[in-house]
Amino acid sequence: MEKLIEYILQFGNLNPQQINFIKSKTTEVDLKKDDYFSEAGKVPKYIGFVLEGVFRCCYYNNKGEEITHYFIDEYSFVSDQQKFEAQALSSEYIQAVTDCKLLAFTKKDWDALSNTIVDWDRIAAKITQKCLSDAMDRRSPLVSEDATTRYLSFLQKYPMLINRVPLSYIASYLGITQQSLSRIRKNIR
Amino acid sequence: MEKLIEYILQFGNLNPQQINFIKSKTTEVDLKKDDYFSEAGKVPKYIGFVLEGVFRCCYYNNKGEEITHYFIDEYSFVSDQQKFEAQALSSEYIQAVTDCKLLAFTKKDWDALSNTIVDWDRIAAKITQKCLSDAMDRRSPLVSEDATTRYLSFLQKYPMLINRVPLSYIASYLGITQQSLSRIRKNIR
DNA sequence: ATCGCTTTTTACCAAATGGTAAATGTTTTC
DNA sequence: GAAAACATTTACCATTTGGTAAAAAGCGAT
Repeated sequence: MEKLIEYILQFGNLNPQQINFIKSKTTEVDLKKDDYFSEAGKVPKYIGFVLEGVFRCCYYNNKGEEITHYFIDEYSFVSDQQKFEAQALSSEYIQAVTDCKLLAFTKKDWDALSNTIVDWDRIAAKITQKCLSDAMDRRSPLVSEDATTRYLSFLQKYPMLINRVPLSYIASYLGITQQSLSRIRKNIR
Repeated sequence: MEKLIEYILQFGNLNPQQINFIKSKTTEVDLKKDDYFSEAGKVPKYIGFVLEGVFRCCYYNNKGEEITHYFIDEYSFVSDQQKFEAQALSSEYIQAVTDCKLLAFTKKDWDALSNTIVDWDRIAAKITQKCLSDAMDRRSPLVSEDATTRYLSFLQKYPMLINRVPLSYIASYLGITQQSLSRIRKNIR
């Protein structure tokens, strides 16, 4: 719980009362490996803060291939924020890659924060901003590098993920086939 | 000027007085083709709203290659927002690809908006959020598609840009060489 | 129109990646 | 512990892309 508060306090000051109010609105959610946190074609129920585990966000491209477009692990928010805010149908899946534990907010509770904490909308926008900006920083370099460079920078940026995530997801994230990734791993040694 | 106001009003309501205040803080900036709006290693002077022209944002990767990582055209904000906000050194270049006209805000004027318009911080955060989210939507699909598909979806998403931007920039944006892009164009016809 | 400069296309070959299929390794289940 | 299911590696060849170099096309200034 303290990790969540710490995360939020990056973006603005809150008094103890406000902090308690936030705490009171959280729902603890546990998910088993492979469970969906949110699904394409459905309205996202929650925005969640990851206490334990790894999620991946993926969608199906026009060739029907499943593309992992980012991973989220401990102490970050996970959600299709735009669709959660608007309570609109999501176009992606967010799936637990390992067993996961989250502190989650329903839309109702999230709105309660907005209505109760004066500065909350700004803070919430900042949170979304950080999530997007992190995602962009990770994703963007993948476009212009060759596969080996992508894999190496993946290793640097997510040293812990390599042992927690199936290689096929990583290959998909890097935009290469699993066979290519396997070959690259062999050549690096 | 009305385009700017229209853009801002997407994110919150403002009274005529507040709108006039915003207008009073704008600086009109004209840039010639190839001029820099902001540079790596320098603190961004402005955040700008593009009235006319096309910008590209680029950086140099570790191989010394110049990578265009996004384009911005009319009626969007352009700036290295994170670095502008923090008045920190930017790590990228923002360059006019054509002659450009902007409505710009200095940090001082931008802060004045924050201090004068109660809801401004939230609105500003929403603007940044939109810029990032648009950039992500454009950039992300590039990772997992082959070069031809990337080019075709570029054409769909930016039909106007193809005639305003040198092909070498587009190739760099798509993560391929100029020769590959040329070959792809030939095969499509 | 011509020259000089930049942009785009072409050609060639080398290298990287994809697709199919099978073999090996690992984990789960009973 | 064996069988089944799943994950990863390997091998093969076809296809795509990169790198180098040169030709063609486009553009601006005189």
